[in-house]
Amino acid sequence: MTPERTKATIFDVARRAGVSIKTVSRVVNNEPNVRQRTRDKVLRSVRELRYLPNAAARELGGKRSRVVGLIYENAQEFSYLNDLFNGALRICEPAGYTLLLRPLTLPDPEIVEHIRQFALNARVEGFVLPAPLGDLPEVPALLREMKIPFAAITPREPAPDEINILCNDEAASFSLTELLIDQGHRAIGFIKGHPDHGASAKRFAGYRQALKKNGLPYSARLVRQGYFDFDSGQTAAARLLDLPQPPSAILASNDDMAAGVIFEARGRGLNVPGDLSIAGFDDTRFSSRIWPPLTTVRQPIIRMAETAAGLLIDKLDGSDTAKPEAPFECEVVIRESTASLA
Amino acid sequence: MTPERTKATIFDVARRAGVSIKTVSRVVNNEPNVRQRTRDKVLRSVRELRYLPNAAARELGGKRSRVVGLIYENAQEFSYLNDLFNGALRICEPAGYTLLLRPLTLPDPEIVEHIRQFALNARVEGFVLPAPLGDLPEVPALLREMKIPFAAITPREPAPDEINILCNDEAASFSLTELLIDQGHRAIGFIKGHPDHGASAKRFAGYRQALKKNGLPYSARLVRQGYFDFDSGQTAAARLLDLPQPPSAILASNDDMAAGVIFEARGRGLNVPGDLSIAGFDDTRFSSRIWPPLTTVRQPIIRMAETAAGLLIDKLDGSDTAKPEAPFECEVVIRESTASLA
DNA sequence: ACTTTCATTGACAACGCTGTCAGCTTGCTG
DNA sequence: CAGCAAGCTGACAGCGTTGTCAATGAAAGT
Repeated sequence: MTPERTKATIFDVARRAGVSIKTVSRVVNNEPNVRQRTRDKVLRSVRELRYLPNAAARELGGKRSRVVGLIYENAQEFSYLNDLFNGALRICEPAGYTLLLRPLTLPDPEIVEHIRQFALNARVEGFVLPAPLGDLPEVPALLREMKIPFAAITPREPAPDEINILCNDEAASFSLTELLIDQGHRAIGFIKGHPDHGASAKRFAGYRQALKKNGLPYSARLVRQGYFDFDSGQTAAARLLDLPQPPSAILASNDDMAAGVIFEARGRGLNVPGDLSIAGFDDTRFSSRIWPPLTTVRQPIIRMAETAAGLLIDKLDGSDTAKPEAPFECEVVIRESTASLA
Repeated sequence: MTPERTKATIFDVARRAGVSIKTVSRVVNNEPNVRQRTRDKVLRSVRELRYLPNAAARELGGKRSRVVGLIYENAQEFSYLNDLFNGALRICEPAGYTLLLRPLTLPDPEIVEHIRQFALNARVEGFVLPAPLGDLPEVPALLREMKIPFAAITPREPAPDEINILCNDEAASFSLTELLIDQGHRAIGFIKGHPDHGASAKRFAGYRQALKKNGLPYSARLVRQGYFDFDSGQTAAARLLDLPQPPSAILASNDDMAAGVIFEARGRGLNVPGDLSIAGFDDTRFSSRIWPPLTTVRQPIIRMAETAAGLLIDKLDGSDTAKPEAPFECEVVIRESTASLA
């Protein structure tokens, strides 16, 4: 096993296997029309020389960069991002694709220009587009204009031929609300998510449906606008708790805001869940580690990201199997922040 | 402003400016020996044509990939990672470098092989090496062997000519301990960090020094081993609180563990900080959002990452200014999880 | 004025792949 | 057994840069 001084090129492999470089190229790229015996010969010398195709030459010759971009909102919950990245990476790496991350800070009036620059500079062939970027109309529009395929992970209405991954937010919200109703709660506060996120509307819709189905009146006073961040959750909770008849349970549209609700409740000396039940969405890293641990909804983000990346790469590789994906199932995780009404 | 159908190449720029492609190359790469007038002419046609050098051709011709790798431990605290990435990116992007992330799951017996593969596949020219990867002896050893420069962010003893960024963990730990002593605490528990992290020893040393300087006895019973994760913090806290004479304050070597301590204290019905003061390290995203908000130490991670990436790129670009960096200053952040002993 | 020197510029060959297209083998058909 | 299609293989021209080295021009020294 002599360590090679200089890296082997396609020529070295070809010489050693006694074939032309073109045949080596065919084998390496899994192209058809190579006899099995020839293929084996080539693969053997590839292994023996530890041949690794030069990506730059590949791109220059073949016009394919094999770069997948993942753009995301910088304020995004980190554990969500981490799952997203790890899921996508798990697919991209073995497939020979490079996964490039690019944070964006919202709101950004020049977002289109920023994405365009990134796509051009990094020669991105396809994008994974998590919420809320997939929810902004201008981002999908830009990518369509640039003819860059993308896989959106967000509850939107995809154009035909576009990849879209989503989970049943609405059903999960419905279940969570019913859980609280079953526990005897009648006045259930709701903190909406950021209006620019598609999930916000879905989660709110699930809440309303559950009330309706269980014959509970909907009261706008019990609903506050939040923005998915801790502070807005805390503020909304303060308003709800200041009500003459405050709710006995609060459902926040994500865990960051739910943490804000807990914070506010504690600050007022309220006992959670004794005096106030609290539930959130997302099951972030800290949801089980704050006190009390949070009842919430877990999305299979890793699998969603894997699916998104997989379908995207299929498209880039031309193996077009454009079957629409069914929504992923969310899971309600019941912890100590919710309890039956005494 | 006509949108170009095909992207402009160096030939187009050269033709328009009336010079050779080599001259364009010189200007674009900021090489010397180009007359100012010529330079201006070229730059103008670069702008007019929106010329963007083709990275693949550049790499193929020039042997430089301009890729910086950032490898990290996957279990790492996300806000730390996020700061790291954003800091490094803020330097790499304007400098024309691509920043590539690669998570590693520790412990990993094949870590060396994984890093080698990544470096080869992605043609990484230099690495940013945050803790704890920089603390493992085999990782710097591998990069030296592969002759890939790196900038470590960790409290280690760097070889001459190597870049190393650190902050004064020891002094910060000293201050934090003194804070508790000043508040009247005499029995101060300490939860050590993961033994493979260089910072762990530093933080412990600061604790001991503060005790010594203030004439307090050191008691091994008050010190427990932790591993930087929530669970080990909780377990260690349980042990400390089971002591016949439990501490009135616990200092955890990071915030994840401190959160575990709070969790355990709450589970026992203890009042924080009334019955037990708790402090941590790192000031993660959630440190100010749990109840009570955590007294902790904030590292200027973004600036550390910027510095690391900057020095690394200087080295890669050959502008060698190998001045050793002074340690960065940490900042003690006092919140409600610590209070004077009643 | 005549070298000498150095700054400036350009011509052209790499770099290591993929795409195109032509040529050679097969195997099959009639 | 010719004739033809399909399967297989190779020669060679790009792809868009940078590196090398030679040519040119301008400034300085004698």
